Amino acid sequence: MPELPEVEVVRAGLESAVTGALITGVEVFDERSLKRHNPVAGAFETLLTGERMLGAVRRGKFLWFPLTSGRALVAHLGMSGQILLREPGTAEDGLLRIRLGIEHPSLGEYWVNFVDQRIFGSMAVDELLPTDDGRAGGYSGPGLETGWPPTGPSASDEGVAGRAMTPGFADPGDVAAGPLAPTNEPPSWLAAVPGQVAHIARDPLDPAFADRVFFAALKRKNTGIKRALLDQTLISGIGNIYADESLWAAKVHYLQPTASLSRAKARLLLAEVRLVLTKALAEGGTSFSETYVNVNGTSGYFSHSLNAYGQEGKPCPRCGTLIARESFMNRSSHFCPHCQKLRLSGA
DNA sequence: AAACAGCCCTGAGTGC
DNA sequence: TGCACTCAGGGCTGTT
Repeated sequence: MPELPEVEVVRAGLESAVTGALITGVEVFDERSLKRHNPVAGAFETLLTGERMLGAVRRGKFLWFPLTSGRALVAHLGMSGQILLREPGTAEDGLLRIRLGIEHPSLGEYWVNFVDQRIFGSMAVDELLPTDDGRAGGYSGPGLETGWPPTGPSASDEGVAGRAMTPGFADPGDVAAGPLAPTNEPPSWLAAVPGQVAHIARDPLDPAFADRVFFAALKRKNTGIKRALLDQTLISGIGNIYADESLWAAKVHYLQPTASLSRAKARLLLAEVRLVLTKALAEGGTSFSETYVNVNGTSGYFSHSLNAYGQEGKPCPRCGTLIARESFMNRSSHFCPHCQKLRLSGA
């Protein structure tokens, strides 16, 4: 299923094509894909048609596309969602739930197809609310956030005019007059987040992620560490796969009580989370082309080098002990019984 | 208040 | 061959 790295691949693949693009038509083929859309403010189709998209933003596994209206098109891929950029007229299979017709000033007309087999994903139009800390609501591309990626160069002094451009695409600031006109001020939608995403914590690759707040939450909580890693209100972007991989890397048992983790162990775990996500991001980042986004979470993550997830019965790459699998939270936990021992007195 | 079980959803895979 | 069953799990809702 798409977790942070896979969703970021989708975001990056869509960024250039949707930024500055006009939404010319909306077709909803399955109303169940609108389960997170509140119709009180207006119908999904009405709130989108005629709007221009100003960027592509991601926090954790949530995506959104700020609109000229001050609202945003919000997308969550759930288990099986895909957002595909297609030439108009392209045949899609029966799993197509929503289609947007868009017109980009320099790239021309496209279809944005929301395909979702299990309908755990959704699209919605939602209000954009200012962030509590005044910082960017999520990641929206190089140059629009300080210190992203964490090891990369800072572009904060260059402002929006100095943002890096994706090769092959025009500067969106040139094609969309008004809101995207070159300026030294960040766009108004930058320090904002959709209402339905506001309760989601920042992800660990977000430079505004507060390590100390996360560690404090671990000390305060009365639960297991994997449950905490999957709790999107504590830390976002982590799903079952990368939770198992991070815990394996940090040699922590998935049921280890969060409060029992030493600060050093918690720091190590968070570092491993970032490493696992960054590695996966680097691998997934090459799987899309400039004009054609074809994201397949399943084939994507299976190509990653997994040490624990899905490795039941195979030898642990570190010690050779056979990887175990246990049922947990309606899903599976994969771990090395030797490397990841449950420690009831300190960790 | 916090923790957690249950629910949604469907194609692929398995066993009989 | 066909049918019933199991599995995959993110995020929301309801219960304790």
